[in-house]
Amino acid sequence: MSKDSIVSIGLSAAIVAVESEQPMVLVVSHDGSDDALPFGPFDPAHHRTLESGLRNWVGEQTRFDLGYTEQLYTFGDKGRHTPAGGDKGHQSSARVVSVGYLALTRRMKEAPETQWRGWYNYFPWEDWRDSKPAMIDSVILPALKKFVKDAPDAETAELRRERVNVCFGDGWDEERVLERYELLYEAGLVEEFYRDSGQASKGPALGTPMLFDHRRILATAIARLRGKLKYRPVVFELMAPTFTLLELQRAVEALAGLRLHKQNFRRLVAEQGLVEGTGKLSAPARGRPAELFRFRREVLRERPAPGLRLGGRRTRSA
Amino acid sequence: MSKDSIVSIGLSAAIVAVESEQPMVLVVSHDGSDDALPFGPFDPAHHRTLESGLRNWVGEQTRFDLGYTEQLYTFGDKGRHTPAGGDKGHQSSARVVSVGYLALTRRMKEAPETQWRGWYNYFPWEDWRDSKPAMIDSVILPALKKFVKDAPDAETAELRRERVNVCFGDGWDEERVLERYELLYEAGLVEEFYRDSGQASKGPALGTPMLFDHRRILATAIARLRGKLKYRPVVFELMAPTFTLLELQRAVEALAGLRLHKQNFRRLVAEQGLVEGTGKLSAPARGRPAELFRFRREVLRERPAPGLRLGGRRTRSA
DNA sequence: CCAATTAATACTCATTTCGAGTATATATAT
DNA sequence: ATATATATACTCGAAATGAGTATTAATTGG
Repeated sequence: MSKDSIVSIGLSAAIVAVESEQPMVLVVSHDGSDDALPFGPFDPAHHRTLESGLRNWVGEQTRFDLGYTEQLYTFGDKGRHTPAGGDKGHQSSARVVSVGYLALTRRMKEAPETQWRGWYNYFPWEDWRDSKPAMIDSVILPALKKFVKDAPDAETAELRRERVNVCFGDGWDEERVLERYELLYEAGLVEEFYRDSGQASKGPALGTPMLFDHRRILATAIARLRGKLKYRPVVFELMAPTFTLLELQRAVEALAGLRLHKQNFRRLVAEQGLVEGTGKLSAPARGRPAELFRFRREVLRERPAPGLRLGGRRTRSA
Repeated sequence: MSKDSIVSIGLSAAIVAVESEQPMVLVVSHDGSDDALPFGPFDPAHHRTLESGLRNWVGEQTRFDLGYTEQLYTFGDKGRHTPAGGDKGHQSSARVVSVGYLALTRRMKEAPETQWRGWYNYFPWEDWRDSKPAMIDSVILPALKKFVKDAPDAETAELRRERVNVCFGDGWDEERVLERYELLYEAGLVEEFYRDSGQASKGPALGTPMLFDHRRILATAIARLRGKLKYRPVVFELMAPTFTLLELQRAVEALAGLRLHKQNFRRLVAEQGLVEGTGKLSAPARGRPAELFRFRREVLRERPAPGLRLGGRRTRSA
């Protein structure tokens, strides 16, 4: 019963912040290799929990102290962590199981070797704030149509058709980030697919690729965050201590990749009692200054599920 | 950078079925030891993904083929898998990280050494179908009040007070199963707390204990399933191919631990197009036979988030 | 002081969804 | 027929949603 299975555990973190209306993620990028999420091994001898291990080496490596963190998913796929091409820095014999985390912060300091990049660099099809990204109709859907057609049998074709419809059909569900990425991966529309399978790349490679399965972990992080937004006041982890309501709205929009209806957004925030005014005003370059608000921590006790159920998607810009 | 961290991965599965209005979970119980979820090691040499490893040995051990499965969480806490008392069957040197899964099935066959038990045996405070469980007012709340009072400092006390309120205060949120279990654990109201910390048990030990951290995994499973119910048609994984609408309602009620309003439940099911009638009728012992329905798989394509957002909690029984 | 700029508010309004209820009709076993 | 169950029909008010239109307010730059 206890045939022992030795693997090593890797911890990866999608550390997220929002700056000037862009959701940013902290990546490690040395020399010419792909961007990576900060990652490192879990050392069971020194840490009582996975999360404390994470906090510890993230602190060391990126000089960050994480605020809110959340475990995302544990990936153990052979071939997606250790690509066919061979890897450096890991024993090729030991299998790596990677546990992904989401962390939110408002600190933007950069450590050596790391930099902040907008997450839509990796997922350009996920930003619908200005309009539906043109690449969906011009590139993605035609390629996916071909993917459906190339299915080995009718049953697979039907399955693929459904997935294409759910992921990119009408009725955009901003939470299905991972499903969409996985579909694009399987359809050979992202570079990682060719890298992992050792095939020659053909056709368009969408978005900026990442090391190992890090883009998948980031997709999981975005999906989780977009979902959580609606029933937990997590945005505030990303805001300065005080902020204007419009800044708050812009942050939510940035994360969700959608435009919201201003009046309704405020009605919601007000009704939920998520914020309280500080009599102070913002100091804009031009125009009327807005009042500065702060997060009301008390709501956590008062309401069962305080969040910003978005929904009010506007067709045109704000 | 690659100081190697050797651990072994354990896979545990909460395999759930519903039988005669009780949610059941498959447990392994030999001799006098605590009930355990089926669990086993992940063998990286033989399996490409964690999930295929899980399906494989669950198949071997329990002769079950899992249908729907979902990863829950990865626990790596020292001390909660390998209790102070020492354990058998695992090298005490290797740290075990356990990945929990939820699996749904309608098959009720039992393999040797395993048996189906109602999950409310482990969480008696979670079943509100008949009425608010008396133990909450008579045992839990008084004990938690003491837990708040015994806090080392005022700040901790305030934190605890909030948690007690969120978990057991008015406004029952059926999804907070894990939060409640963790609170009871920390407050020393479940046996596992004493076992893990090596202290002498004192006070009431609520519910049936389980091996290792299996009750925590089961709590996670219940929470996840209760949540998922609302936006994905997962109940049908637990139903026979055909069923009456009342049977469906009873299954949802069993899982959610709540009573629902019959007319509204039907309105919902009908509106969502989740089921379709087969002209056939059920054969009850007495009384009017009900029509048999089947799940309309097509909704998965049609609607973005088909589920049974419950809510219609009735105060008294059906 | 005036125009331009930007934000904040005030209200409206129709549509859905929710939660809870009352009242009936229907099928079967005995 | 009666008891036992189930299935439907409707109603009704309260709340939440989604999308507007129209006004008001505070600054900066002339």
